[in-house]
Amino acid sequence: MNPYDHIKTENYWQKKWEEDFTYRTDTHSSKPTFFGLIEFPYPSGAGLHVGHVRSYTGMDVIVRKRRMEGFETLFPIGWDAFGLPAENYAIKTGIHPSITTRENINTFREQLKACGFSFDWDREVDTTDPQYYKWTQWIFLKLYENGLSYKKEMPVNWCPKDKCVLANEEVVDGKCERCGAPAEKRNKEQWMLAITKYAERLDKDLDDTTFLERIKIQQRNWIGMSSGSEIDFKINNTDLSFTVYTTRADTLFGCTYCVLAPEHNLVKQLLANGQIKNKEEVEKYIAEAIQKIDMDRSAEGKEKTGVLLEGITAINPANKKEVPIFIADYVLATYGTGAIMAVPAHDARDYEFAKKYGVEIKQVIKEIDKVDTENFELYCDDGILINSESFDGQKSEEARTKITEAVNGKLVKKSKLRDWVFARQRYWGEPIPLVYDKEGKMYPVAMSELPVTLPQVEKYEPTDNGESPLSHVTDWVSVKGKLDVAGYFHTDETGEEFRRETDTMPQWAGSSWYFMRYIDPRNDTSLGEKEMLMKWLPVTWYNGGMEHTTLHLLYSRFWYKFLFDIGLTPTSEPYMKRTSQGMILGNGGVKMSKSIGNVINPDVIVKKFGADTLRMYEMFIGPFDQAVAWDDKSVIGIRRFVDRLYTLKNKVSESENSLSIIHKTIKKVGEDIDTMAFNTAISTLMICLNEFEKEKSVPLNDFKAFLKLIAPFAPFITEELWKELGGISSIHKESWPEFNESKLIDNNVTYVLQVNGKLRGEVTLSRDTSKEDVLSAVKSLDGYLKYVGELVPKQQIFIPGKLVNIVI
RNA sequence: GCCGGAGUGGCGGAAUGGUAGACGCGCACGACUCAAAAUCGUGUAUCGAAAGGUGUGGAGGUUCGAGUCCUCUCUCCGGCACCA
Repeated sequence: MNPYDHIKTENYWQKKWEEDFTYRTDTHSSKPTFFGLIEFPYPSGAGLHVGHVRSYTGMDVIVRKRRMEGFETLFPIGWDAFGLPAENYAIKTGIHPSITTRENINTFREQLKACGFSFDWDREVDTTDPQYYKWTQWIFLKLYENGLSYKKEMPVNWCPKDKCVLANEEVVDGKCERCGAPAEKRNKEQWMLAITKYAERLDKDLDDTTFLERIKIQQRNWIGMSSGSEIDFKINNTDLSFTVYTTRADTLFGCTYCVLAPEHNLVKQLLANGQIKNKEEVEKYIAEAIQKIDMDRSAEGKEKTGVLLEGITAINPANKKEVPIFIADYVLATYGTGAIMAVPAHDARDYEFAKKYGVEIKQVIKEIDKVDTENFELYCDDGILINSESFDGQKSEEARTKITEAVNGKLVKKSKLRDWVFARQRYWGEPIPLVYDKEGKMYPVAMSELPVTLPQVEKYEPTDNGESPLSHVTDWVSVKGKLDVAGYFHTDETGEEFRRETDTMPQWAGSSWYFMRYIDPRNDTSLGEKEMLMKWLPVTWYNGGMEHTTLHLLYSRFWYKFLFDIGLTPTSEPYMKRTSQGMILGNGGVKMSKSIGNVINPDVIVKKFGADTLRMYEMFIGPFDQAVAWDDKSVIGIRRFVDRLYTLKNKVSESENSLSIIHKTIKKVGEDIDTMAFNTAISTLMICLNEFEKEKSVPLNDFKAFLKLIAPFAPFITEELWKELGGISSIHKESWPEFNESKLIDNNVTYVLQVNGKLRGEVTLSRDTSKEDVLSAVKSLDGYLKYVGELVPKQQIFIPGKLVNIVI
């Protein structure tokens, strides 16, 4: 029998905390604030995953410590509940997604409560609740008003067999996930959000955050800011021209040809003009290029292809020489200007292409201090200009600006980011709050009309023409109303007939601002009371998965910056600090998956060992930010710790003589929690317990401090023991223990003797022993006599309190 | 190809340039037990009988002293990928 009954204890305290509102946040408190955030879960049918537990426990430990340190903490939870699985389930079974979602949420809520997270359950938000998505729609309309949302024809993934639009995640290896038919690209008018307008700020403002460095780097790579030049090239004997983007204007004299993306508008124009002699060949190439899906086009190691535009040439603005123009799909229409100046001598891609098509290769940069230019080598770095007329001898870096100016180019910044496709042809999402009149002209729905709620439908399948299932619901799509003077739509039975937008928003919408709603979750007149938003934002610390670094994190930073620009938030960055937990892999280090059957269900662990054990185990399993493998056998080690802790109460005495070990433990555990070094925090706690067990008795105050240190990790057992020791209020509302500096220092220290750096003995001496005395003590050690003997040391290294190294 | 991260016992992993392997798992032996489990105790990098060597992916280097710093290199994991 275990001495400690975790089931009884955990059930009791879970209920008790709920009744007492132990973790409720007072947003009006005058205490300093701490807003700890974790990524709210998608309530999938699979239930809570041990990965959730890892992330949430990490933040819970930090929040609990902050709470004990006197902060008013906001640690909320909610549900990111729109999304494909519920919709696909509805297609299969006809059960409304709201029903499945509600059931799943209930399961998740129970599981999370059983884990003992100190969430304020009164602040739950649910992205599918009309009272929530009312404000998602409101933000959308604000974006619309500010010209940041627009409609554009965009290629979408289309399954020709299922006849429906596929989300990117439904396209696996270029095929429809469900039926396996090859996905095609089709053009469709799509709602877009102009995130690219914020690209530079999204990059630059990372400087003001304390995100983990790897998160910043990954975001920066994704945003892909680069500084370069836009330079115009004239087409010989015409008035036409095109603009190229280059980061290497210093190599302009080495530009021996140009390339336009196959989709480039100028190509269409030239074809229409009849100026291109090999029209058929060019048209064929364009048709093929467009049909290829993204993946083919950018496949690794793929040989470059292209077609020369016969009959026209461009003029290199630097030296006025004629250069050929190609179209080639290695130039992307979506980046830069969709056209490049090719410098085969100094760009690997251009070099490969030029070799294949026999274009001139002209070196214009030489490596600094490298005299021999006889044997040409592809050389891409900065250097000194050659063959560049009056610019010869200049350094690459300076020449970039000077050459750009000389040819009337512009210095510009570009980003790899593309605007955000903000529409799905799906049912289970926030309706986009716009209407169209009979002419197809678009009007925003008035703010006062929000939310535009999802109607009940019969069928969830996307329609044959790729429209959302909402388009079936004619009595919803068709709506009567009037326009106000500002052009906003108001429903009105006596008004004219309008047609609602049937696209819905992507799942990223609700999660782009959810953390703000927690502050004032039931506010019906605004997305949050301004004073409270100003007080509680930005989020102090946000922990989540690395997989959200490039999408969710970027999207929510974008929305937040916009909301800052319209005066709703106090800062332009939503999260002061962002950290990431590593994945939990299955036994043996492979990814947990249903198909392998190695998924660990947290419920099973909670039942068998208790939530305290689960939480501590996940914190102990390895460094928080690294991937770790679950090990069934190791869980028992934590459970033993829990049992031994429970038994330790029998050793408590009234002694006033605080033990040194507790002070060391307080210091180390406190530091480790702050840096998320949870694994070493727990090993420190284990060491402390081992030390306590060696003692005849443990002073009550030491034991109490020990419980407080464990409380963030194991909230149940510590609460139970606290009560058994006579605690009246919750341990989780107690203050964090402090250590006594003087108790950290041991009176005796062990000096190590090294001879030539090798360990040859050790001696324990009083801390205040002088250098001379230490040296003489060391010289009487066997190791000294044996390895040094009568030899005269060349050098004696003395490190106070640590070691003596004798060099002979 | 580019950008990150990581290579340490049988395993997960510890180590401000100063005793490598803390802590935990596992294993071995012992105690308790009729017995087993649980629990408790002791031990546990490796070669060697011992003395003594050798050891943090590999090769060099700096240093009195390197898992830690520097140079080169190999392997694994994650992200991006024709971004001009």
